[in-house]
Amino acid sequence: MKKITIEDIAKEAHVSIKTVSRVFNHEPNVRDNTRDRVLAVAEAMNYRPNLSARSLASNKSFIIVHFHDNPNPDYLDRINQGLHKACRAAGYFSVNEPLPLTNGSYAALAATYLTSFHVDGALLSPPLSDDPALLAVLREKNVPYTRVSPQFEKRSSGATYIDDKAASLMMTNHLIELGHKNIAFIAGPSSHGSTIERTAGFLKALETAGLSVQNCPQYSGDFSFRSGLNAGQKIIESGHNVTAIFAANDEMAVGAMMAAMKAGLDIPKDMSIAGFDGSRIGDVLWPQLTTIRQPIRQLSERATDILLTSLRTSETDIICEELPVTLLARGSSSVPKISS
Amino acid sequence: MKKITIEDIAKEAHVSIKTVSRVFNHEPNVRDNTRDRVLAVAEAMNYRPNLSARSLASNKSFIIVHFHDNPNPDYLDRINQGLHKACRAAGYFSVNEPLPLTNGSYAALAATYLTSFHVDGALLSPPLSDDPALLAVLREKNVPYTRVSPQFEKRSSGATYIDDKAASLMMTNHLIELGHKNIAFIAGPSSHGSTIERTAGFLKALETAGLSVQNCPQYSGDFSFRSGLNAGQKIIESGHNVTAIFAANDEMAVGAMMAAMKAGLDIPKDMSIAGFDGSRIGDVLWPQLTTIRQPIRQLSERATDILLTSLRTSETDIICEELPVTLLARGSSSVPKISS
DNA sequence: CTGAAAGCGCTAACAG
DNA sequence: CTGTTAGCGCTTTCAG
Repeated sequence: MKKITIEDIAKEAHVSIKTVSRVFNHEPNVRDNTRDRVLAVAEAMNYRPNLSARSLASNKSFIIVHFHDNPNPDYLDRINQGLHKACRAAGYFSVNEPLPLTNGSYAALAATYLTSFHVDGALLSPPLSDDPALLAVLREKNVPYTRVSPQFEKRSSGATYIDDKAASLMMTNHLIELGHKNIAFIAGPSSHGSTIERTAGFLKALETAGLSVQNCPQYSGDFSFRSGLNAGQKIIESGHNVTAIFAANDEMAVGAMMAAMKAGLDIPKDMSIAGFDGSRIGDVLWPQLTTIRQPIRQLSERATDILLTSLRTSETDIICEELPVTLLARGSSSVPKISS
Repeated sequence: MKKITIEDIAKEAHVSIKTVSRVFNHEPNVRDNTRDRVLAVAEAMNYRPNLSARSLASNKSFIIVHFHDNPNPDYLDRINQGLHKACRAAGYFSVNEPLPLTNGSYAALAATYLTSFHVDGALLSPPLSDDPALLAVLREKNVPYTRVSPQFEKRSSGATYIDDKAASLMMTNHLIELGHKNIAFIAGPSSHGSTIERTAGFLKALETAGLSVQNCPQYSGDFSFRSGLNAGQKIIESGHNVTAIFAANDEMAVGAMMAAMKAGLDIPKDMSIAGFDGSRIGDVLWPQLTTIRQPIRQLSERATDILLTSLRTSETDIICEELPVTLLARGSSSVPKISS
C-alpha cells in the first residue's frame, strides 16, 4: 500500500505535476477539461496532498490555532465547534492550545509554539482576546488573527462580539420590570474586558429606572462557581433586602443560587437569580436559570470565516461583526415576594 | 527577522547540519562536548526545528490526534488536558478531531483525515474506544493507537480504564448500606461498552444483599440530561416505592434529580440520587451529587504516555493499566425516610 | 564520532 | 494554458 503522490496523479492524467498542483490549489489557467481529468484521476486513486510537503514548500500550513484560557469547558467546546466547522468548510485544520495566563511565561510559550508549529492564523477567545502580550507576540510573528468578544481596540483586528452593555441592560430591565428594586450585581474579574460593559449596562438600567444604587450592592467574582457562591453568601448576610441577584456569568449565578438554597431561600419566590451566557449549567437546574444566551458557536464560526477570508484574499479590510443575543426568561426569576 | 534554520546553528557551532540534527533527535554518537555546544548555540539563537520539514523528511509528524464523540464537554476537556500534558512533556503536539458516529461515513472521514493529516498516533475516548469500524481504519492505515476505557478486547491495544463493574457495585452497596431496598437503575446506552459492566455491578450488589430485582426497576437512557429526566419521571410515576435512583452517569443522575424536584420530592429525604463519573455538573448543585469519581485526566495522560512510549521504543508489549476510582458520598444520598 | 550527498512531496518562479 | 527547474528545512543513507 504505497503512498500516492502528486506525481502518480500527473502521470495517470498525462499532465505535469504543476498542473495537478494548480488544480488542487484552485489556481486559474487550467482548462476545464484538464481540471476535470485531474480531479477524476485523483478521486479514483484516492489522492490527498501531503500537508507537510505543502507546508514546507509554500510556507503555508492550512492550520489555524485557537489559543484559549477559559476555565469553562462548555464555552470552549462551543468555540471549538464553530472553529472546526469553519475550518473544514475551507479545507483547513484546527488545533487547540491552552495558554494559562497564570503561568508567567505564557507569552513566551506562545512564541515558542508559533516558531515550531507553523500556523496560518490564530483565533483568540476571552480572556486572551484582550491580552496585550499575546497580541504583541502574534504581530511580531506576523500571524494573522481574529478575536472572539474583544473589548479593547475592537477594530484593531477581525472580530465578532455581542453588545455586552446592551445585553446586561436588557437583563437588568427584565428584573426591574418584574418589580425588583433591590438587585445585587456580581461582576466578573477585571481581567475580562466584558466586566466594564456588563457593569455599565447594569448601572444604566438602574439609573434609567430611577433605582437607588445604594440598594443595589455590587460584588465581584472571577467567573467561577465558587466565587458566585461566596458572593451569594455575602449578599444574603448583608441585610440589604436584596430580592434579585444578577451575575455576570452563569457559573457565578448558579453559585449564588446554591448559596440562596443553602440559606433555605426559595428560588424564585424569595430570591430571583439571573445569569449571563446561556451555558449548559443553567439548563440543568431546577429551576432553570434566567440568562442571556450568547451565540457562542456562531461567534467563533464567523470569526474563523473572517480570518480565513482575509488569508485567502489578502484583503486588508478589517471585518467586525456584532451578533444578537437572546433573553431567556426561565424559572429562576419572578416577581419579588415583598416589594420593598 | 529571518527564519533561523539548522544550517545557521551548524555554522555557528562549527559542525555539520547532521550533527545538529543528531542532537535534536537525541541520537547517540555525539560527543558531550559537541552536544553542549550545539545546544548552547541553538538556545542563544532561539532555534526551533521546523515541524513540516521534519515531518516531510522523516515521515513522522510528532502529532497525536484524539478522535472523540462524547457529548459531554466536561469529559472531553479533561481528556484533552491529560493528552496535552503528556504530549508536551514528550515534545509532541496534540490535535482534536470530532468523529460523529451519527454521521454514517465517520469511518471514511477518519480515513480521509489520516491520509491528508499525517499523525504519529491516535488516542480514542469512549464511545469511539470500542468502535470496530474506526479501529479497522486505524489498523489499515497503520496508525498506532491507545484507548481510554475500552470495554471489548481490552488487551488488543494499549489502554487505561477503571473497573466499571466494581465501581457500580461499590455505589449500589453504598445505597444498600444506607438502608435502601427499592433502588432504581438508569443504565447508559448500549453503544457504550460500560453499560453492561455497570449494570452487572448493580445486579451483583442486589443479589449479594438479597434484594428483590422486582423492587428495583431498570431503565435506560442515552447518557443525556434529558434522558435522565424522562427516566426519573417514569420512575416516580411507576409506583414502585423507589427511594433511591442510581444513574450510570452524572448527567442522567442530575436529570433524575430534576424530575424528583419537579415532582415536589425532597432530595435526599424523599429520594436519594447517585451518579457516576464525578463530572462538574454534580459539584454545582444543591445538594451535591453522590457519585463515583473517575480519574479522567489521569486515564488520558497515562494512555497517551503509553502510546508515546510505544512509538519511541517500538516495543510490541501492549500496556494496559487499571486506575482506581473514589466514591464521593455527598448530599444527594442519605437514609430513606421510610424503610419499606 | 562526524560529514556529504540525496531526497521527502510539494509549490514558486520562470519559460514557453 | 502548460511544463521545467529549483528549492522549502530537515532526515536518511552511506562514507569516512
